[in-house]
Amino acid sequence: MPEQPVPMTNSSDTYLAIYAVVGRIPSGSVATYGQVAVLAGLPGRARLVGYALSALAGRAAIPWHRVVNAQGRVSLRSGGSDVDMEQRLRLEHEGVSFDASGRIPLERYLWRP
DNA sequence: CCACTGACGAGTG
DNA sequence: GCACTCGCCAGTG
Repeated sequence: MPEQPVPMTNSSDTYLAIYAVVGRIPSGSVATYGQVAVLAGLPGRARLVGYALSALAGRAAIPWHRVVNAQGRVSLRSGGSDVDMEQRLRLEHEGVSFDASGRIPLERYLWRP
């Protein structure tokens, strides 16, 4: 059957591509927004990755907590949300450690597909 | 249509 | 390491 109903029609193909990449990040590793953008075929659109993840609001079965910024830090959301703390706890629970500056040594934990 | 905002990144000083 | 600028693009009013 050449045609199939698209699940989650409320998301664009761009978002689906981003979610697909994030879903491949293995436990114990992290990826940067820019890296996810490139792997999703959207070089230079790192901002869209963050935008797409914010749309999830941590409700979907996607390891959103494994995505950090290029500095290896957990990006703070607006509104003083406490979700950033949950993200750090989840990562530490997976074996990802932070240094004294609250950063993750990317040379050690960055996902290399 | 325009202005502004937002889980970002790379470059510059 | 820090502050600032520009580029990117979807969503909102």
